[in-house]
Amino acid sequence: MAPYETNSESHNAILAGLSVASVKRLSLLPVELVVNYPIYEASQPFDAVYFPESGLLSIVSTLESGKSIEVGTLGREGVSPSQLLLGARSSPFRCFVQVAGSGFRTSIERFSEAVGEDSRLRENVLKYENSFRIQCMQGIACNALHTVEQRCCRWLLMTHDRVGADDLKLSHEFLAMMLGVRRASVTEVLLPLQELELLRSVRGTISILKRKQLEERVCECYWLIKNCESLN
Amino acid sequence: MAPYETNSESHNAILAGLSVASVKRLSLLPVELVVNYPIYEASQPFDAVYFPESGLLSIVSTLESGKSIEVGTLGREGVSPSQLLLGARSSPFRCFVQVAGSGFRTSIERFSEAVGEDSRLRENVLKYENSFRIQCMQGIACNALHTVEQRCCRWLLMTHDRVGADDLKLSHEFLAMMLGVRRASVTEVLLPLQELELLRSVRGTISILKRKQLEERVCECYWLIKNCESLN
DNA sequence: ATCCGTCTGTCCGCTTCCGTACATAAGCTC
DNA sequence: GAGCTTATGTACGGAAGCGGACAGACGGAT
Repeated sequence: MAPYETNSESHNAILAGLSVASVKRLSLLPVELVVNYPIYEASQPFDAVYFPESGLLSIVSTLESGKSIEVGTLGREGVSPSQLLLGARSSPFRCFVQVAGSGFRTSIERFSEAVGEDSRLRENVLKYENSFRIQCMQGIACNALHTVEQRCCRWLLMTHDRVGADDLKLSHEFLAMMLGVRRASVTEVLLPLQELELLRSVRGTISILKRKQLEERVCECYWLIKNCESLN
Repeated sequence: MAPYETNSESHNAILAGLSVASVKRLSLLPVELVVNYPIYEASQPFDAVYFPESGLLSIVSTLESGKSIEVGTLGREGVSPSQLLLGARSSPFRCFVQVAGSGFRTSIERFSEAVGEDSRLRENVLKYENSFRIQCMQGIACNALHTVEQRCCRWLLMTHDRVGADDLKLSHEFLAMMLGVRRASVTEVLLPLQELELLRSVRGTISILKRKQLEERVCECYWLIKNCESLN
């Protein structure tokens, strides 16, 4: 495929507002984001920059016990690793593709250069950093104070927002890892929701059926994060 | 007091490496940071920028239930509100002085100007943003997976590091709010530690007695965050 | 010295969630 | 379609922490 040269069609929020020249400078290459593809590994130097247009990336922390838990997530609203702009060259966490999609890639060098020269791009990334920061901070509160059901709804709704499709390819096992709970807890939480036909969950696929009613069960954290995203 | 003009004596990590001219440009005024003094209120425009040299600031999220929980903390390693550099002009959270100390203050305008002109200052703030970001992300994992005892030890050790004094003026009630748990849970966690003489807790003051042994009880999150701070 | 507000220790029943285990079911391979 | 692997449903005892309450203790104010 030819490098991406115009911005007219980009669904990535950071690229969306840029001039054609700005986008050109980034030498973007289209990439398929296939499930489990690693964006960066914990403590390894970053080696490329990704702008998702669809799909979802997860950032996870792995503890000594071997348990992993999601500590951040991003889709077409962001870029990864955005902390390049903060001077970071690696992260203690791992980032990988969680829901398949596509997007663009460029090198660390191109990105760093472009960010230095293009104030619009820099501002977009910084603003995105700010929403990410808020998302993390509210996540701290959420994990301490809300039930598994609430957090599970939040996760599903946030993912639904970003993926744009009603069918999410994920197992209970996987969702449990994201939330930092038992696999059985996820099953137990999803069953009643399935009874009520708010969603359907069959062998690796969770389908969102009645979003409105899921929204009634989600904790306020979902709305706070959503509002802060739209402000920026 | 006269405005602060040299950097030789600053204990604030962001100011520490700056040239005299850079510091001058910030027009810093010395401030006492008295307990409960608000740095910014939730959803209100920021009105000044603070560089702590001692003491501790807390950022808290208040939920609909009325419960509050700490979602971030900073001391002399940082500046608040650092997210100015990310384009934010307010925050959904509240920030206030939790442990008394002192530092410097400047206006939003001076800070923004200085950050635009002085790349060293900007880099310092961005690097600080990155450690703060890591602190938040690991906090998500910690709150989901670790016990109240572990989190309590982490909080005490982090505070001890920043405050530099063994006596911390805080009630169980207050610490409970920070951790997002019941007051009684804090009492229950501190009692055995007091039995072992790792600390002493009397009426509004917690004294760290045997740091080393508290370190044995803290979760890995403490070390991860600490390492990432020193890398930057 | 007394009063009063705050802080701490303690308790009880309850909920949530954990660790673990096992059984069934659904899809994949041969 | 037999056999395997993976996903889901279910169960049980137990731990952690909650909500709420109460009593004693401390210290500042009068």
